[in-house]
Amino acid sequence: MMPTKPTRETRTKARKLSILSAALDCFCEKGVEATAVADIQRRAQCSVGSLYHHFGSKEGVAEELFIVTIQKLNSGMLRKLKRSKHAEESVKAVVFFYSDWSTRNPKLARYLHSRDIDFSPEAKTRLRLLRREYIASVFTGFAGFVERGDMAVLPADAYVPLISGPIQEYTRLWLAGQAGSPSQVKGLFAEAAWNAVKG
Amino acid sequence: MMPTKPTRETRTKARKLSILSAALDCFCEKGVEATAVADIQRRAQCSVGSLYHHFGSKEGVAEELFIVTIQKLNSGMLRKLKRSKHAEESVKAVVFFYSDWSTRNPKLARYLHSRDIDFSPEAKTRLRLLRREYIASVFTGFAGFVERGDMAVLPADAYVPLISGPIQEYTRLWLAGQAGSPSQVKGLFAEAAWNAVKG
Amino acid sequence: MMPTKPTRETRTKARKLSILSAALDCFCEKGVEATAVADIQRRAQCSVGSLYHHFGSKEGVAEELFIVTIQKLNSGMLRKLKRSKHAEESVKAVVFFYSDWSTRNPKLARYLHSRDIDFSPEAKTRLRLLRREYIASVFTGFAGFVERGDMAVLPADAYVPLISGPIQEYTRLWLAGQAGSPSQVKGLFAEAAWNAVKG
Amino acid sequence: MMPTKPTRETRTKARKLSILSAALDCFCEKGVEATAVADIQRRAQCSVGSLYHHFGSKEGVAEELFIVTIQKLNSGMLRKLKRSKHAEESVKAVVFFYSDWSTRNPKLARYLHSRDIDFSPEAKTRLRLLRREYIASVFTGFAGFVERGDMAVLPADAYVPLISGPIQEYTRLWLAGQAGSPSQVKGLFAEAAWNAVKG
DNA sequence: AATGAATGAGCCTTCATTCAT
DNA sequence: GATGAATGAAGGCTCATTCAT
Repeated sequence: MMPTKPTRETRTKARKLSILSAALDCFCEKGVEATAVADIQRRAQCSVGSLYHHFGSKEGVAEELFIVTIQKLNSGMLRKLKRSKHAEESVKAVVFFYSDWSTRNPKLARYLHSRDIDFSPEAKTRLRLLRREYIASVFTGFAGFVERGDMAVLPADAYVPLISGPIQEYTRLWLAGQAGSPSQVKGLFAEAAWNAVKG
Repeated sequence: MMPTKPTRETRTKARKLSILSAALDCFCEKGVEATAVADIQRRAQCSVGSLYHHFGSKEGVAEELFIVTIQKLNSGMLRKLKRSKHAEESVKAVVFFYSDWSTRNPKLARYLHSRDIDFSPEAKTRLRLLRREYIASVFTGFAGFVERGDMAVLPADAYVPLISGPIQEYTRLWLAGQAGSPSQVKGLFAEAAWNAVKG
Repeated sequence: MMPTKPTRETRTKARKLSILSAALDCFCEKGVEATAVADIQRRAQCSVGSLYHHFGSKEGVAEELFIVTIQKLNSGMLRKLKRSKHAEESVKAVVFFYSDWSTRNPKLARYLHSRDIDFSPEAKTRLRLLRREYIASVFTGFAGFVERGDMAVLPADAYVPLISGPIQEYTRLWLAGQAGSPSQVKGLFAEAAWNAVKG
Repeated sequence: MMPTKPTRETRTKARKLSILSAALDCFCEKGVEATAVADIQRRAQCSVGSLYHHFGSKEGVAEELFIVTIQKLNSGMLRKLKRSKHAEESVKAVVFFYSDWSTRNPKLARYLHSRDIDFSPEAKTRLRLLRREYIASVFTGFAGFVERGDMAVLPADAYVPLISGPIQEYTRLWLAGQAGSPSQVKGLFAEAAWNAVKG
């Protein structure tokens, strides 16, 4: 294949991506609130106007970045779960995948742990939908395990904290420099997760 | 006892408390970063100057509030642990106390979950000390259990996430309006915590 | 006549008219200064580039709209005056026509009352010329009346305010929603105008 | 009287007045919309913060200036009307006072003729109230004249345009440099006003 | 003729903090 | 101890206009 002149659409896409990437760096370094539009813009080597043309506002950038990231994490998780046949395999897969994805994408992981993003109502709705879809997809599989007695019958809201809570909390400590790599405890934590929800 | 004229010291104390209380409300409603000094000051019905006279800065207010709160939570937890004789009782007490304290003090719980406070180096040191003292106090007891074989030998960093991770994550969801009261699952989560670390 | 494919010229004309119409709506709703090019462009369903291709600038749109409107108002007024034989008939015709035109074209009337258009030197010259031509045309007729003693001898600048002042002021109030329709008082005001300048 | 040290209140008042005065100059020179906060602030030799401390926003300055000015104009007019005994004297007093006030305060007059101020709902309400009070006060006197048959019975909305319309329109032309001083025609216009509304 | 991405000067406003009274 | 006027750096955002496609 010979290199072809990029189309306008391609360039536009690239520009948006470069802004998102610059924003991620800034957000990780100083936090979303503390990041100025000028910081992102300088890093992405684009003009303020360009940033506003594509994202409408600073929060617009933060929101798109968040949503795109969540989508990637979720779809990766679901792909992995689809390949898991049994309850134990599935539950442990959640812990393993979360640990692996976080260590492979530390910046994105850090960003997902942010608590200071002021999402617009639209973004909130969007996120709630994504979460709902995701939970539904996961539970489709788990429901079968529960019925068959492979997993315990628990309040619906309890599964996620029981399975993911420890590894998430540990990851948070790791990102804050207060604990070792999640990969060192993922086996242990996967075992604990399975013990917490098995039938 | 007849009502006596409040001393100057008493009035000063009351004023400080009213500022801390106003600050807590603001921080919960809009976040620490997004809260302006003027917001607190208006709510506490005091002047800007008065606020600065007592706390030195906005972060000063946030820090004192955080530290006082952590101290209350920790000392309550330690009091409870002191009354627990066995490993299982102790581990479960952690989960129970965290759940109970959070449901009794939702605003303070929400504040402790904030991730956007820009602590001064002094405050950071202060907090690190508090945390160290607290961990030390807790581990003093746990170390005995581990030695006796009542609790498993695990990486030091793993105990807290395994024991508190699920209930913390669940509390976070509850504070965000996305799950029922922690009191409904605390028994279940205490059991899981014990399973995760028992010998 | 069967519908024919519109010529390029026709399409261009239509596009320009649709932009002018969209601009008029915007200017009336938010004022000229407060209207952004993007507002007009969105309303006219054309691209920014297209707007600039046809009008050169935002002020270009405002100016063309203003000039076209003034021309229509003036030529209508002159047509009516040409049909008036006597002084009284003429003076009253001014009041009647202004009232009728304004009630028939409220948006255009409102636009002519704007005071915040930053005309280019060229446009100013253009407008001064138009006004001069118009005044000259009107005065050609009035001068005869004055000479014959049908109208009073007054400072040149006094005629227009005396004749049109009240109906203009009333129209302004009506456009601001603070008075009834001009048609209800035009007879009265025409009479007053005539009394103010008759010989 | 010996010069005393100005109180804080006095200084605050003076600062507010100096800002209003600077704003008036700017608004007259470039229009309200085109005036930047920095323009006012530089001219008043105060900081941005100070301006916002006292007026809340740029529109806040424009509104207070407008309201204060209207109040002065109205109260002056009412004082003058109170001293007029007869209908003719009163009607002519309106024209004379408007002409005199405008020539004595050309900047304020120009400002009142602005059409591009974006008043807040509160300011609009305030202005409507002022206008209502003023109209009521004026009409209290006029109603007696109408009853006695000294003035004609006309639609309520018609009196002001008939009496003030010409002198206002003329003043506008004068302020725009397109006519001589109002004082040259005020006698003539007062006469016309009286003819337009006399019994 | 049409499109819309890109530009960057400039605007309004916020806010933590100081300090004279 | 209390008050609130004053400060000015910094931030988010708008917008007219250009130009390559």
